[in-house]
Amino acid sequence: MSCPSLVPPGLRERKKLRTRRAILDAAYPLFAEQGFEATTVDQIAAAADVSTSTFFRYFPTKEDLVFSEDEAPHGPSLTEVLCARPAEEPPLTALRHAIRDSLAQARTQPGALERARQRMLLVAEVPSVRARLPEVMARSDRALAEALAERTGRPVDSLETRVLVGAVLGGFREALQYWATAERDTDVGELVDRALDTLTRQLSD
Amino acid sequence: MSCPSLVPPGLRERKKLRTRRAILDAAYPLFAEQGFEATTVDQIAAAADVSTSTFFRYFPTKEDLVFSEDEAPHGPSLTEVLCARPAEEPPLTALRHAIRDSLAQARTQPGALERARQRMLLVAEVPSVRARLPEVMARSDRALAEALAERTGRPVDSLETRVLVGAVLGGFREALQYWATAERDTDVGELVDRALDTLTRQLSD
DNA sequence: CCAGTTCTGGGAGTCACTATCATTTGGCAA
DNA sequence: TTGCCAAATGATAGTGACTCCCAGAACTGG
Repeated sequence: MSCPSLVPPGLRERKKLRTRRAILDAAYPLFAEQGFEATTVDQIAAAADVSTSTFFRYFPTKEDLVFSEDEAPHGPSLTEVLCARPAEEPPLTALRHAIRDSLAQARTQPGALERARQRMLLVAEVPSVRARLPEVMARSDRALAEALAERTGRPVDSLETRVLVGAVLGGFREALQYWATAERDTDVGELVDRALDTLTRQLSD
Repeated sequence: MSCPSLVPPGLRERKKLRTRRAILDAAYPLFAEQGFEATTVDQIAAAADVSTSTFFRYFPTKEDLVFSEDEAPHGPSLTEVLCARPAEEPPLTALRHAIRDSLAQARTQPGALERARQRMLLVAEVPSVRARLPEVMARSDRALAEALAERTGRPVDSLETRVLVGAVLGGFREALQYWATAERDTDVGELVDRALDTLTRQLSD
């Protein structure tokens, strides 16, 4: 493992970042004008002044444009926050606090939430993008599984842990899509709270 | 709405069923030999003695080969069984009994469970098939949402109902994939029971 | 047997994505 | 500065899923 953040980025790295950003900046206006599906990769590449080959070197699929993290990471990831919670805290409570913290962090970055909402809107509306969601979530999947397994004391790949993770992520995904299609000024935090309440209360018969 | 089951099927209908079956029967051996991804639609069509155009008239995507219902439906659908449960029964209990009933029904058809397991194995192993799962589940999604909404007394498209359905289906999906990759003689019924137990107990902090 | 609908095969075309290779460009040391 | 290596780029050709369209064949009801 190298530590890229400690090495001052050379011209090469800066250029790569610029290209990446150019592609993203070229893509979104096109999506807004003609829709995601009607926009071809060739169009995006042309608008970003790169070749089609280069596009695919930066984004493995067209759908991944939607899931690219903003290059300025919003501080610690959700997983890190989750690990930092006290170990005695029951899983869902820990998750609730971790989400609350991450959300507060995200609010400090102007426009970050609105961008996230736009992305979730694409997820909710474009089938091919929605189809890619499971693969993308597979990463946070693993992380969440490990954090939960530690708290419940069960092995990571046990049926129980996997069901738990699947259920939490499934419910969560619905909540986010609900948010994306709701009124513009709907509060995410409140939605997440209601979603977690539903999981804890409604499910226990 | 027409009632196809009451009209005696003409030659045309029978032929369509035969073509559909021919395509499926041609596809699965090829999948077994060379894998799903390495098998092209052209190969399947050729092996089934139909043109490529005809293939796509029967199956909208190659992935849908995996999700085609067996043409002899195993009696009433899960949704119907669920509706038949007493209305006072709490949602997850009703679901548990409904699944138990459907499962017992499926066991009467020899090989049905093993075929289902094979399909879930493809879901678990082939990314493009897994990607199609959300779209396919969207149908049972609606049905489950309505059945649950009725019991909880909440609107079908409320956040709470959607989160509930997302969580149940998410947990369920994990359980099925676990089953597909588990030892061959693992009992599905027991896995489902454990999954439902996990949902009811573990989630309520 | 005869119309009218429905199903089929074939061909042409689009688009996402892959593989390959020659050219260029940044990084670095002599 | 010069020269060399590694990495990034662009162009080209190809594959495979999927769509559109059209002409002909097959089933249907009368």
